[in-house]
Amino acid sequence: MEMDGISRVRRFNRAVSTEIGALDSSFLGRGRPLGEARVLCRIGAKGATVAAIRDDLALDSGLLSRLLRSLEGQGLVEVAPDPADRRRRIARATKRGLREVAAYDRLSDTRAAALLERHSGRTWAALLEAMDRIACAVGAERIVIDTADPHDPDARQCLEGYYGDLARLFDTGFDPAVSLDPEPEALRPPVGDFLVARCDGMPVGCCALKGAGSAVGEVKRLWVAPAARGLGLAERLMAAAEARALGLGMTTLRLDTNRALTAAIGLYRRTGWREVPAFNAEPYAHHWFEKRIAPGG
Amino acid sequence: MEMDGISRVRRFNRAVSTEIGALDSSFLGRGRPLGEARVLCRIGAKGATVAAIRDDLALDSGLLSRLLRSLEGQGLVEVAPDPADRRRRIARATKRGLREVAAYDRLSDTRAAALLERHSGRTWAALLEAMDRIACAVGAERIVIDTADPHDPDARQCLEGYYGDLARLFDTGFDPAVSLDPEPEALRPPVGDFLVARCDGMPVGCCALKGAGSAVGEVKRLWVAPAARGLGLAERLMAAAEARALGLGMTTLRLDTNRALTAAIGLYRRTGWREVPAFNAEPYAHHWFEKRIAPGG
DNA sequence: TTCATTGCCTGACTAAAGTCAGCTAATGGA
DNA sequence: TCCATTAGCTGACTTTAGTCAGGCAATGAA
Repeated sequence: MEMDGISRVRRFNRAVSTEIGALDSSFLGRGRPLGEARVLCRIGAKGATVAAIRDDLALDSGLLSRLLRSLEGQGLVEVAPDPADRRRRIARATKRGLREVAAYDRLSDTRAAALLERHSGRTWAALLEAMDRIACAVGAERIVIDTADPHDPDARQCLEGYYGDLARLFDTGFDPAVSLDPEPEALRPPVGDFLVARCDGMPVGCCALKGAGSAVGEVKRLWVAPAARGLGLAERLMAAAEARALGLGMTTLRLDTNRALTAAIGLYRRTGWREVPAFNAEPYAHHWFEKRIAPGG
Repeated sequence: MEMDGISRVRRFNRAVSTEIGALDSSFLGRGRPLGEARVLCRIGAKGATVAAIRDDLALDSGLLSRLLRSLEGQGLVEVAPDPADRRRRIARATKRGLREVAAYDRLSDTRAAALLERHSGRTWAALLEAMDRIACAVGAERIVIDTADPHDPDARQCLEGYYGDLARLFDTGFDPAVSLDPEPEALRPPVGDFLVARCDGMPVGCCALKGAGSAVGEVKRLWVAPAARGLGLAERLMAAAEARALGLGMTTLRLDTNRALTAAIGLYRRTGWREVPAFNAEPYAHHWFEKRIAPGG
């Protein structure tokens, strides 16, 4: 059997649907029908409006209503009108409800751990990487870019990935101590910013904007996680950084880069950046770029 | 959110279950309840005993019975006693049934293609690779090793992977024309054999046994697909090759290998192979090994 | 103030899925 | 030959899921 893309997808489907079924079966096993369990977990600790639950779980209005009544009857959920619009109603888990949600959570964790345990040492990392890649590909349209503090754990995780990549790619290796490392203050509002891209909560890329309170800013630390490459995320991060730079009052952006980062260099050239003479003494840089971003510039 | 293994698995689960749901929804959309469609597809072109269907789909005996009656009523399936044991009954698809199965198949193909289409060029290969890895990890216990002809398409696919790996790994590159390439006849019974490992139908590894009709055989072309590495498949292939060698009347096995293949060399040393002086003039070889396999040897 | 709209609920269904006890026929060993 | 076992079937259920037509109260624009 020659395996083309389609049969490989279908084989994947077949293989995973059993696994997924097992993971989802954590929604059973507490003596509650699937529908109720799903609604309860969707409400979770934060609560949710009835409409939000209906949309997320694709439930009929009447059916959801009944499921909520049943959960109320079990003392797991309380539904109250939204003070902002008293037609709308907000469902919240009670103390007991929260305990149930936590129990479901533990069940899911156990199943996930069991899946991992079946795969000893060596395979783990590769397996998780493959899972990340698929989750990113499937959830590509859900990737969101947000401002974050450069010391935020997600930002740190991205930076670790970034430094790791540089150390691997640069023919000289990479030592952050040797590089021109910007002060964290330069990467925070009001002078600069730090953007993190997340896919379903997992950090998958970053881009820093270094400012000095002037009209010239600098783009630093553009990075995309291996699992999220090929989805056009670098472009999106750069576009977000430019938009943010405008918001911070910058009119010109600069950046420096190493010759090993060919994909990034290609991106810069493609998106309106102009190569310029060195504007700093960054020891790892071989190319310097500039882009005027002010509207009508 | 720091992502540990468990949350990554759960995130993967969440991401894929939607996708899988969409792929599985091909079981709907032909105006037949899910249960019937699943049973019909399980019967497929080959037919199946009632017990096998029951086990595979985890259906209650009574429920399955009713589903079969309904499918019979629609003229899609015929159930007849198994001549070998007339208590047991075998369900087979009728002509119309086969057409229906084919239609479901096309639906699945379409969904799979749609999934791939959403991911343009660059991502495809990486995505499929990730899918293969997960399917292999999940289906590891279903990997089977069979005899195949060295010209069989699956065998060829493995050999392409093998040559590709060698070309990448050897510091000299690799040209099959320069290497001592055994005649296909030497890799076929009654003197030799060619083993292919498959996971749910996908070729994931191979191992050749070159014979000359004497008591000394040679192990060649041990290869495991990247997606199936870390699952202990190389060990299994070597063990299968040894067993097959005994069956072909060999008492001693030899092999040569390149110094770049450190994992393979480690495996040989671990499993009772003894390094010996060069026994051939293979230009790509740096190490030669030998193992006595005759029982009590 | 009127009135269409929105958001959710209830009642009255149907369909699908799942459960369980008891039945019959075939099998194979004592 | 007897009889325990196996394989599957049937009838008589219950539960879960899903649908749809109203209904009522809150809302907000005319």
